[in-house]
Order: sequence, then C-alpha cells, then structure tokens
Amino acid sequence: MPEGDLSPTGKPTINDLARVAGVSLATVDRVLNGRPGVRRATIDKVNKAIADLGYIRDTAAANLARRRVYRLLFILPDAANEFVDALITQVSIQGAQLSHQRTILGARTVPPFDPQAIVAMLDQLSPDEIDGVAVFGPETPAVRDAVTRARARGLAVVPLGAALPRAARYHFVPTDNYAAGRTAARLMGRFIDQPGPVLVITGSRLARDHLERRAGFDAVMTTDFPTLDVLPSVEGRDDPALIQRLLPDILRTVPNLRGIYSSAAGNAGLLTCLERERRRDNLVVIAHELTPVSRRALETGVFDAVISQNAGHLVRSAVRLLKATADQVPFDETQERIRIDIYLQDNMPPE
Amino acid sequence: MPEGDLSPTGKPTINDLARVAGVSLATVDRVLNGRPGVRRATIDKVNKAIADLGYIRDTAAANLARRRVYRLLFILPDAANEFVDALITQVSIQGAQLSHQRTILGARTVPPFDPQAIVAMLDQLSPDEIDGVAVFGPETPAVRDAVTRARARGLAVVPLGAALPRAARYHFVPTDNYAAGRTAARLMGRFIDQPGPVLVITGSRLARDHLERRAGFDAVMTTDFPTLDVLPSVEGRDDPALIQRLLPDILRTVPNLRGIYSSAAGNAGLLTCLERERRRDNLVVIAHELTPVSRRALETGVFDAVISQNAGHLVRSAVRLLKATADQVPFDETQERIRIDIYLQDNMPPE
DNA sequence: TTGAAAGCGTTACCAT
DNA sequence: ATGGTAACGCTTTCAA
Repeated sequence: MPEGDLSPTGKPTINDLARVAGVSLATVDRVLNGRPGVRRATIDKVNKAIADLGYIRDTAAANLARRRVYRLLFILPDAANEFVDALITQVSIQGAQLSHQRTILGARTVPPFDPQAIVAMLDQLSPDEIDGVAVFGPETPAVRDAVTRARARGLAVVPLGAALPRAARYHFVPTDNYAAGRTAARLMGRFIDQPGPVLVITGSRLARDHLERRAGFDAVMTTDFPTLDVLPSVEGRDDPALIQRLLPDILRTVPNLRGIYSSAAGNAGLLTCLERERRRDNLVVIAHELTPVSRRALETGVFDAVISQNAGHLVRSAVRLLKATADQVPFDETQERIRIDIYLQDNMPPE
Repeated sequence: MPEGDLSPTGKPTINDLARVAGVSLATVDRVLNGRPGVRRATIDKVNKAIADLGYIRDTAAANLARRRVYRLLFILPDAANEFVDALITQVSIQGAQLSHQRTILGARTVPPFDPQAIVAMLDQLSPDEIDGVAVFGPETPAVRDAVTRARARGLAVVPLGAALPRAARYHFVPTDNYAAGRTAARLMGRFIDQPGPVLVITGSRLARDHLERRAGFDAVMTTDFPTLDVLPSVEGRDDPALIQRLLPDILRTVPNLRGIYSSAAGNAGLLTCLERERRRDNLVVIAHELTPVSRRALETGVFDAVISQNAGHLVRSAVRLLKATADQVPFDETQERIRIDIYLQDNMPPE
C-alpha cells in the first residue's frame, strides 16, 4: 500500500521519494549515497519512503549523470601460455566493445610465478586511476594482504581462476580445480580399457591450482579405477620446449603407458612429441584449455578430451563482478559460476 | 582527423554532431533515427559528421529519454518436460531481475507438437504490445511464415533451440543437435567396453531436433564404433509414464543391452525403471538436459553422462538477441553460441 | 542542514 | 524542412 502516487512510469523515482518524504531531490540523493550533512530524522524519513515505495535506483541514469566510467585492470602473468594468451585476447576484444559502454579495460603483465611482482603492482594502484582489478596469479599470504590493502583503499578486486582465496564474503570468479581434476580422472578411467600406468604432467609442483587438480585426479583414480597406476607428476613448467625434451625419455622408460593427463599448459610440446612418436596405440590423452593447439589435437584424435574454462566467459564474469562490486550492488551468483567444460572432437565450439 | 573539438568526455555526442554539421540537435536526431522531413543535403551533412567523428549512440541515454521498456515474450510448449520447466523457471527468475532494467519478460504456452498453435499465437502479437518474441517449438513452413509475418510487422523474433531455421541473416539462438548426438555417441562408444546393442529413446520420430540428434549419434557409431549395434528408436513422447511402461519389455527382449541413449525428455521414467530393475551391470546410460532428475541419476551412477544446454544461458542469450534486434544493433556472436555441455558426476554445477 | 537549478546524452513535442 | 526546449532519472555545484 503506497503512501502517495507514483510517477507514471510505474517504478518509483527519486522524485517520488522526495515528494513522499517531503524533502528535496538533493537531500534524497544525499541519503541514497550516504553523503554527510543530513539530520538523523531526515535520513529516517527518506529511508522510510524508500522502503514504502520499494525504490530501486536506476543505475543507467545514475551513471549518465555521474559520467561514470569504469576503469578496470587485469593483472596477468607474463607467461607464454595459451590460456593467458586467450585471456589477453579476450580483454582486448571485450575492451573494444565495452568502450562504448563507459568501461575501459586494461591489462598489465607481471613475471609469472612471482607473487612479489603482483604485490608491487597492486600496491601502486590508486582508486583515482583505477576502479577495479582482476588478478590472475598464485595465492600467497603476501598477495592476499595486498588484495586486502587494495580493497581498503577503495578498489574492487576479484581474484581470477581461483588461485586466490575463496572466502565466502569475497567476490571472486571461482574455478573448482579439484573438480576439474576429478573430471579428468573420470574420463581417463572410462576411456582406458586395460590396466596400466598413467602419467600426469603438471606446471609447478607448488602452484596451488595444479595441486588441486592433481588431488582431484588422484581421488577418483584411487577410488574408482584402482587398476590404473598414477605416476608421480612430471613438472613441465608450462613450457612446451621443456615438455618436449622430457617426454621421450618417459615414454621409453614406462613401457605400456595407458594415459597422459596434461594438467597445465604447454600442450604444444606434448602434441609435437606425441605426433612424432606416433604412439597412438590406445594412449588416452586428456589436457586442459581449449586453444588452437588443443583444438587441432582433438580434431586429429591425438587428444581424447580437453577440460576447459572459457576465457571469454571468465573475462565477462570478472567485468560484471568488478562493476557490481564497484557499485556495491549484488550480482547473480549462478551466472558467474565458471563451468568445467568438457570438449570432445564432436562438441568443440566453431572457430 | 576530427573536424572540430570533441566534448570533454572523449566520446562524441549529438551535440558535437550538431555543431560540426551546423544543424540543430533535433535535426541530428531525425537523421539518427531515420525520421522523415530532412533534406537530402542535410542528411548527408549529418552523416558526414557521424563518420568523421566516429559517433556511437549512447543506448543508455537514449533508452532513458525514450522511457524505453523492452516487452519480451517467450512462447513455450505446454509440455510437462524438465527442460521446458527449466526454461519457464529461468524466464520468471530473470524477469524479476530484469524488471529493474526496463525489461519485462513474459511467457505463454501453447500445446506441444502443435505448429498451428504457435502460428496462431505469433499472428495475434502486435508490436504495440510486444517488442520481441522467442519461440521454442517445431519448425514447419507455417511457423516459418508466421515468423516472417511477425518480423514484417516490426517484431523481433528469435527461434530458440534451433528448432527453427538457421538462415544466415536471421538472429537466433543456435543449438547444434547433430553435434549433440555425435557427442553422446562418442561418450557412449568410449564408455562401453564390449560389443553389443545400444538403445535410443527419442521423443517423437518426427521432431526435427530428435532426428538430428539421432543422425549425429548414428554417424559416429557407424564410423567409430562398428561393434556396437544401434537399435531402432523407441518413441517415448517425452512422457515418463510411457517410457516406464515400454522399457521393461525391451530390457527383457534385448538380452545384453550395453547402452541407452535417452535423446529426449521424460528421464524420470527411465530412471525409475533402471533403479527398479537394478540393471547396472555395465549398462551405460547417457541422457539429455541437466535437471533435478538427471542430477540425481548422475550422482547415484545410474546415468553416466548428461548432455545439456544451459536453460539460464539460453534465456539470457535470447534476451540479449531480442534487445539487440529490437534496437537494430549488432551483438557478440561468440557469446550467444550455446555450448553442448557434458556433465559427469564430477563436474555438475552446484545446486 | 537543506534546496534550487544545471547538466549527463538522447528523445519528443511544439513552434517556426 | 528545421530549431528550441522540456523531459528522462539521477548527480552535483552553488546558495541559502
């Protein structure tokens, strides 16, 4: 039961609030934006009107009046890594489109596997140059602290790819690496049809996301496919050349390898090596991230499945989260959940 | 090389256009919106200014001034079918959220498998009640014509779920049922480990999407898994009760069935039946759509995989397409492509 | 502590 | 055929 009449549009506006509360537009605005200089009693009157009318701010109009521009920054590792490449590409593509929607996207790279560089980068960011930052990188206490400091300074920060803490009240773009590892294991176990050893190639044995994937992989393997024997991880450091160097020896040493789980980047090396060795006698290969390299491998049948997170979705998600956080408005959780995509040669998206 | 100075904001506005072209705001607006009553020469002047300055209209401001409200309608089959239920739920959830963004979502149902009902529905829609329609239903020439008529009347129309024509210049939310069928076959073939018969349950042998799925399924089976024998489709008419009635006989008749591909709806019947029969000796079951029923089946291991299209994504996509079409602006193709999702028990999204 | 009024980029009505 | 101007819903000086 509304107190007074509403504007013809249906939705109440600040004009309705002003009228109902018996104050001016400016005062309503002050209350709405928590600006100082309003008496307690007046604040209450306005808040009552807000509640009574069920007022909801029109963000588009507010942003227009405010001439608001969202300046968002992506901090990415300077790694020659297909996934990071895809992210950078997406940031630039989407940045071009978003520039017409009062949103400026930027990307800065830091040395990979170097938390201190991220800390330094974060610490030099000021809220009057940047509104929000998406950070893709390893989680360390130092990074976590830098994130906290940045937030305290008024920056919106969202960790990307779940390499950062997933404390409940933080906004972040989540990835469940444990589940990704489990998924890889399930496919591996079901695709392989005889007992034998399985190889896992990881990036760094210290990187949290890699550890999580491995843990998930092992859990399923142990429980559901006990006849398969998972070997200790080989560290490929996301480096195609290194992987290409290491692999031949392993293939020679392990006689009847049944499967390879490439849980990190550097798939080009793996692919080259497998193509050269022509070891496609039932060897099941499962890798991560849908990139030009892995697409080709899926097409030719060298890879059997690819577990992937969509870089485009990740970037869009981060942008929405950053904006929502900057505006202090809630967002749709379910939309921001990043799926664990499974690609076979038959369901790859075109292009 | 810009002709004159731009406004302080960076992006040119209609004020800049007016100044550069030497005309009034009103005239610029007329040209921009293709309204009559402007001399050829004047139009050209304005267009030149637009090109020179690289002007791009601020949709938010335009919508504000215009008090634009998008009234979008979803036409869905009145089928007791999990996927349609999910769509209806999504329309209502997203409708609630979008109501604060000048967007009204509605849904109307028509009898299932009844093209004529869709035609009737479409034909009675007027552009002064509705701006856009998303149609989920069978493709027939009559429907196609009704869509054409609706478009001619000025309505934005997007076919949902690719049951409608995918002519290149139409905007539509695409689904590749053929690829979905292939994907199901690939998983089926790799999951099954001994030769034998495979059953396909379809909805209607006439529905185009079901036919496409079956075609894709057969293609992969024939080529890559010749030791598996795909039986003729059983028509379940998306009806759990019917499926539950039909299945026991079949299971009895076909001695060592290796797999079941449930390519349509009505999974509840399949599940009940399988649970009752306890026929879980290596029977591989692959179904469509992630619903409460299929989630449970995945968790308990009765289903081995589910091929799904995300209803939330589908609805969001349709809304974006409808708005873009109504506004006659381009949209991001890649974002609107609906993936063929594969879910195993390990990578189901929470909830 | 409060209000009036101008302005954000665009549209739309009323003149001319 | 063209221009002036109020208005959309909100923010932001500047005065009072």
